[in-house]
Amino acid sequence: MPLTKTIHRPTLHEELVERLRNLVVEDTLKPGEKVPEKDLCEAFGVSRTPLREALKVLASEGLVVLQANRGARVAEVTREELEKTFPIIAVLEELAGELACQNLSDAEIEVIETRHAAMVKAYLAKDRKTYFQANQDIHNALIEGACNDILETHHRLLASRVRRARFMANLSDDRWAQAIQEHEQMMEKLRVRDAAGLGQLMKTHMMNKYAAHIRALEAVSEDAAEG
Amino acid sequence: MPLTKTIHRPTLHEELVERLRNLVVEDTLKPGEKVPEKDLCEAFGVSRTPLREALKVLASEGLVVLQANRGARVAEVTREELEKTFPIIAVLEELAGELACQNLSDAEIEVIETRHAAMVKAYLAKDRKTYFQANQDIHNALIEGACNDILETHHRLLASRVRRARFMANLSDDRWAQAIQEHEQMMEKLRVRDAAGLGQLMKTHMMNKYAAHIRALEAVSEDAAEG
DNA sequence: AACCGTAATTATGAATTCATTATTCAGTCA
DNA sequence: TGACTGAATAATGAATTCATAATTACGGTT
Repeated sequence: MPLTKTIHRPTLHEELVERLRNLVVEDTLKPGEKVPEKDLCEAFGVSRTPLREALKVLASEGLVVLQANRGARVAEVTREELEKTFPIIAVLEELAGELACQNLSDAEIEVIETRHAAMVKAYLAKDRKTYFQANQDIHNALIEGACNDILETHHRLLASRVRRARFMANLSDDRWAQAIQEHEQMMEKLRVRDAAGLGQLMKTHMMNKYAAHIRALEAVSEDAAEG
Repeated sequence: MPLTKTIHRPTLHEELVERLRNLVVEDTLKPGEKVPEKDLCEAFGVSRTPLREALKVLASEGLVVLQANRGARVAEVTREELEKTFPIIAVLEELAGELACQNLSDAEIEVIETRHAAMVKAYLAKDRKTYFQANQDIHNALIEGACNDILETHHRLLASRVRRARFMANLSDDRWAQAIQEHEQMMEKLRVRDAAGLGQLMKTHMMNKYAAHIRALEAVSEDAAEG
């Protein structure tokens, strides 16, 4: 058994992929915005070569769009894209739920149980920030619990594209209550390690989240039409 | 409706991503092999810059592995990776089947029907090459029929990593017969547009393919142990 | 003033160059 | 003989340079 993890010295382009990805996902670089190589090079203190390498990777992940001779733009998050992405995330979560049921240790389930309690508490206190964090932690734990790094990678790629729509912000009270209830059911399945059951719930949980988002979007566009 | 598709002038690095990907998937560049920048640059007649950009993209797709200051190697196809990848492909195909049932036109189903007939004919004639091609065409048609380019992209990424194991070569007679039967059932579901049914079948079809592959692998390793 | 065409400027794609890190290999010593 | 050292070589990571395409700015025309 190795005493030390093999040290990993990140290259510039790796570092830049990470940083730029964050800028896009955190919405610092807004959808549709141009990604000016020159400015970013100055900001990061690197030359264009590694930055451009990073942009190519981000483009292959779908976070930016490259146009020949016209540089890079931050990819837009279209409704069409959400429509296409959510069902995929849903089936990946379904699979993750099934695998997590099989792979998680009792101790790990206990940890999730704790987080779940924290999330419910945050819900009752209407503390959105804490709720979101706990929610995220639980989902991450389940995905990681699947012990499938490839699944994790693809889930992350899709989730990061969707997260940019940041609809978490307009979570209705109804949907919030429903989400909590769904999480309760998920925990029940997890406790008895009902793999298929948990998978099914996670899938519908994701699709319900999607449906709620669409409703919110439509409410917004109606408001716009009225106003 | 646009009369012309927006013309797409490929940049060098895009072209190279494509070419290199083919070299890896087609097994011209063997797993574990070093990817010598210099030689490839000469072979393609380009400088290192676009080639290196392409390698970064391929690395993010998981086809090559980059080691800082030590260049790129073609990623190995481990059994563990197959174990992790097949279930993901399976659920993606399940989803694709469901969507395809909803989206394919009658005419498009008719085309698949024709290909299916060609595939059966090739099976009866034990013509593996034609069979593989027809099989591939059918699966592609169903994936494309889902009308979900993101699903398509992720499916392609995963499939290209798996295809390198090229287990199609050691298709047993039993498995071949079973596969044909499964395809028959899939066509039945498709004809009546039973979305859930087709999805389910495509999922199990993929997992059966995986199981057969594992059996083949184990037979090989047993032979090795005996010999 | 609005429109068009052309020149100047800028930004981009790709090649080249430079610095640093691995690798190879000859030579030394146990 | 064989393991170790260190110089020579080769390969890589990143900066720079160069050529070209896109954008902007300007001037003339109506």
